[in-house]
Amino acid sequence: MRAAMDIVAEDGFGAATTAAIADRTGLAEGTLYRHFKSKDALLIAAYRQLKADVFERVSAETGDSASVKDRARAMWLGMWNTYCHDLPAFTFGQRFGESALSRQEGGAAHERIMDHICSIIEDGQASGEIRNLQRDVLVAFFFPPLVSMLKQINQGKAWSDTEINAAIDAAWQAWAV
Amino acid sequence: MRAAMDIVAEDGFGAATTAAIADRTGLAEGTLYRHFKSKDALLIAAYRQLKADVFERVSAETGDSASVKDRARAMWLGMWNTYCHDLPAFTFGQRFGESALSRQEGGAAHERIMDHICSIIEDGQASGEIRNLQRDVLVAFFFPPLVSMLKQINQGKAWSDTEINAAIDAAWQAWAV
DNA sequence: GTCTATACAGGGATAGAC
DNA sequence: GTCTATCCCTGTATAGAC
Repeated sequence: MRAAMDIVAEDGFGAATTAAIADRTGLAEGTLYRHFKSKDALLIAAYRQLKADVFERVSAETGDSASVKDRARAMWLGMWNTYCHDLPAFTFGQRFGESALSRQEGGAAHERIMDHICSIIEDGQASGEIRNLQRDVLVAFFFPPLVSMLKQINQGKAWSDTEINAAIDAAWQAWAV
Repeated sequence: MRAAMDIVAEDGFGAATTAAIADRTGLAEGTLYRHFKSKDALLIAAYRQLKADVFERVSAETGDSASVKDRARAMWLGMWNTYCHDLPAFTFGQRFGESALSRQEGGAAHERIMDHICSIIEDGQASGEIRNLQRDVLVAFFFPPLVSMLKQINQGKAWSDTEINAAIDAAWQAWAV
């Protein structure tokens, strides 16, 4: 799964052939089929594990006790740091999302992360800190900018702490009443 | 090119085989190679034309005379409407961006659109209406949320005018001093 | 410009020995 | 659990006639 993620991140889905994956693991091609029913199954498993790992890390770092604003910030940084430390996994996730396998996967893997941000939004709306807009609109100003900034790291961009904090602040401005 | 875009939008890059493309055009497979050097060339040409078309429409609708805020709004709506009327083209663009061909294309096709938003941002910063952040941070709160909302249309989501206006407003809040 | 036929390579998957 | 060998299919691209 790791090998597949790295190959997809480096050279796209087209490059993730069974030969290439087996090659990178050091195993023979046929051996892959002892562990996964098919190549698609392998890729889907990799995606699901990735999402589960991210959820673990993010939910661990987002304590329930803090203020809504702090929880939002913690979640932003949690995702940021997680993916920064594993950019291939991030890129794999992006590409998987635009692949035909995504439909097959169904989207369940991402849902828990979505629920997490939604619970923060709900609390913020209840306390009157966050605007009473439809959740999907608000979420659109949280993940997508974050993802966009992560993508740019792959293209050589280096973000300063100032810029990261500015982004978190801008996201909050988009949410705030 | 239209056939290729539609196929990619419907079933992903993997489905865009020369056979499938030829089939949809009504032409024979071999005939494609009279018009394009290779399948990759065809897809890249489709992408470039798509971006050029979007740039035409968006820059036409974004008059220079209006206020910065209105120009930003016009650009947002310009992209929104353009892609709403051609969702397959939108989806194709997204998938192309995550494909290996994207690196080959180089990104020049998207650059003009990028310049356009940057000139709006510059003017807003000069007039003191927009925060003095690095442009990439600000852009991350313009296109990505828009794109994210468009993607959801493909999943059956219907946005009301109220929500669209709220999104434009939220984007402006992220930008505003 | 378009078609048919075809060459050629590469990819997914299985069989069966070790 | 792993490897080797192999099958079969599909996908890209070309040749050459019309």
